[in-house]
Amino acid sequence: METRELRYFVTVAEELHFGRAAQRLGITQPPLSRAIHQLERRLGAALLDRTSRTVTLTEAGTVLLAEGRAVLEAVEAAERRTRRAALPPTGRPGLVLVTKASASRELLAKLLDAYAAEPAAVPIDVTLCGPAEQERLLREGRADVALLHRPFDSTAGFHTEELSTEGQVVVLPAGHPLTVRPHVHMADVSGLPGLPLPRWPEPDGTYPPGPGPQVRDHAQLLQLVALGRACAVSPESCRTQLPDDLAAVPVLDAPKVTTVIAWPPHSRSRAVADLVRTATSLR
Amino acid sequence: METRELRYFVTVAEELHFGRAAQRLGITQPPLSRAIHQLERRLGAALLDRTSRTVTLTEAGTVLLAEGRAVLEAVEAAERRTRRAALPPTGRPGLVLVTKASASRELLAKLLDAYAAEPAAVPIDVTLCGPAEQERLLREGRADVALLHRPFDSTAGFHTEELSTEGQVVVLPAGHPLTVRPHVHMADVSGLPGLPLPRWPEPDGTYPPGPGPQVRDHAQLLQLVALGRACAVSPESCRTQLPDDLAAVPVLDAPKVTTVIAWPPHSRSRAVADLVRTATSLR
DNA sequence: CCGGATCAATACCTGGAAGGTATCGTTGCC
DNA sequence: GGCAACGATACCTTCCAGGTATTGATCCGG
Repeated sequence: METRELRYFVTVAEELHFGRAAQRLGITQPPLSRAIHQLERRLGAALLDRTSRTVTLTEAGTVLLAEGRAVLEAVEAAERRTRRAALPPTGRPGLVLVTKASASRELLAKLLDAYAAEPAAVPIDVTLCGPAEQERLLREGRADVALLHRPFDSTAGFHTEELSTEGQVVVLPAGHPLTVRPHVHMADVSGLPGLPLPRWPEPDGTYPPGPGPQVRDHAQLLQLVALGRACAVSPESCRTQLPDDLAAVPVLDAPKVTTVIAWPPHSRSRAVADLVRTATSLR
Repeated sequence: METRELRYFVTVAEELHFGRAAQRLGITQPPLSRAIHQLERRLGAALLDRTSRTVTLTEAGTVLLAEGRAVLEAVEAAERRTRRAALPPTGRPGLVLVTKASASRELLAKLLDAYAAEPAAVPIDVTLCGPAEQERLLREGRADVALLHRPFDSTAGFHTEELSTEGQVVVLPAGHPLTVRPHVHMADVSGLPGLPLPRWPEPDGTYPPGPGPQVRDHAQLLQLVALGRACAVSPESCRTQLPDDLAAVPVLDAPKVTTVIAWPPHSRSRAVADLVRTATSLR
C-alpha cells in the first residue's frame, strides 16, 4: 500500500463523494475511482459500497479509515522529525518538552537542572500548552517529550515512565467556609452552591454539557475561582503557586494524580533517553 | 513520502550498502541510488554519508530509520486488519484475544463469560503465547486485544485499562524449607542455593547473561521448579494452577502485578469496545 | 412517465517517473 | 600502480498516474 493510495482512500471515505474528494486532492475524479478500485483489488476487500447516487463505507473500509489516518499521521510525524534532526545544530533546540502551565514548577525545575548537569546535555525548549495540545504536538513530531498527568491525559501510544504521584486539593476562594476544614471529600465539593466544577474541552475541542464554566487553561480557572464562580480540584503541587486570595484543602478521596514523562515510541534519541534516565533517577 | 521510498531507505539503512539493499529489494542499484537522492532532496536533509567505499547514517537518517520502520509496520498492520475485517462473517473469529498461558484462568473465564452475555457478543478466539509474542501479534494486527501484566510487559503504544492488581508468590518444590514460612521477602529468594531465578528472553529473542536456566514459557518454568533446578516469582493467581509437587509462599516486597487489557489505538471496533467495557465493569 | 441532473465507471490518450543496462569516477588495497 | 569494489551518472524503455471525453445508472421535478 502506498501512502498516496491511503491519502486517496481516506479522503474519499471522509467525503463519501468521489467528485469532492478528487477536488480536495487536486486531481480529477476518474483516476481517483481507478486508484480506489486498484486498492480494493490488491487488498481483496471491498472498502466502499457505491451506487451511482451514494457512497458508504463497508466494515473493512471503516477499519482502513481509522488505520489509514493513523498511518498518514505517522508518516507526517516521521517527515517532521527527520527534518528537525537535519537542521544545523546551532539554533536548533536539542529537545522540545511540552507540559501544562499548571504542572509542578518544582518538578520541572529539578528535572531541567539535573539534566543540564549531564555531560551530553543539549538545550531544551519548554513549551507550555493545554492538555489536548500536548498530545497532538507529541504525536505530530513537533515535540520530543511531555510531562503528562494521569489519569487526565491519555498516554495511549506513548512510552511513559512514572515520575511522581500526589493527591489532589480543592481550590477555593479564601474565606470560603470549607477552607477551615483540615480535609474534605469529593462529596463535599461536587455540589457546592454557586461554585460548580469547571468543564474542560474534549480532545475534539468541544465542551461536555452541564453546569460550570468552560475553561481552557489553569490561569483561567484560577481567575474564575478567585471571582467566586467556580471551584477546582487540582494536584496538590499547585498550592505553591496559589495567590493569597485562594485557599486549598486536601480532598481525601480524589483520584491520585501521577506525573509521567512521555515520549513517542520508535524515536528514543540519545537526548530523549538521557532526559528520561535523568527524570527517573530523580524519583 | 511514499511507502516505497521508505522501504527503500530502511533497507539501505539496514544494509549500509546500496548493492545488497537493491538485491534484497529485487531491483538494481541505480534506481535505488536515485530514489534515495530524491527522498533526501524532498526532505531537504542528508540521510546517508557516502564515500565510494562506505555508507553511514547521518543523524537525520537514524531518526528516519526508526520512524520509517514504525510506519512500515503500521502499514502492514493496517492491511492485515482491513483484510480480516473483510472476511465473510461466518468462520471469521470476531475477536482474537492473546494472553499468557500463565495468566489467571479465573479472570479470563469471568471475562469471556461476561462478554458472551452481551447482546452484541461475537465469537472470541483465545491465543496463548509468550510475553514477547503478545506484543508483536497485537502490533502486527493479528490480534485485537491482549491481557498483559505490568510491569513485565510493555504497554507502550497501546490503549490499556487496568483490570486487577495482585501480589506475587515464590513457587518452590514442595518440601523446600522456605515453604513452612507464612511469607518471605525478595532477599530470601534471590540467592537460594541451587534454586536460581530463571532468565526470560528479551524482546529481541536473546537472553540476558547470568545464572539461572533460560525459559520461554510458564510450563517450562514449572517443570524446572519441580525438578529442583529453579524457583520462580509469579503472580499469586498462579496458585490455583499449581500441581501437588509445588508450593507457593507470598513474597511481601515483590512488585505488585497489574493485569491490564490492551488494544491497539485507532482500531477500537464495536466488538473491542464492548469487550473492554465488559472487562472494566468486572472490576 | 419522461427528460434533465448528478455521479461513478469506462475508454482512451499522454507525460513522467520507475526501473533496466552500460559506464564513469572515486577510493581502498594488494 | 593497477585492480576491485561501489556509488553516481547517462540514457533508454516501459508502465502507470493523471487528464479529457463519454457512458451508464439513479434520482427527481414536472
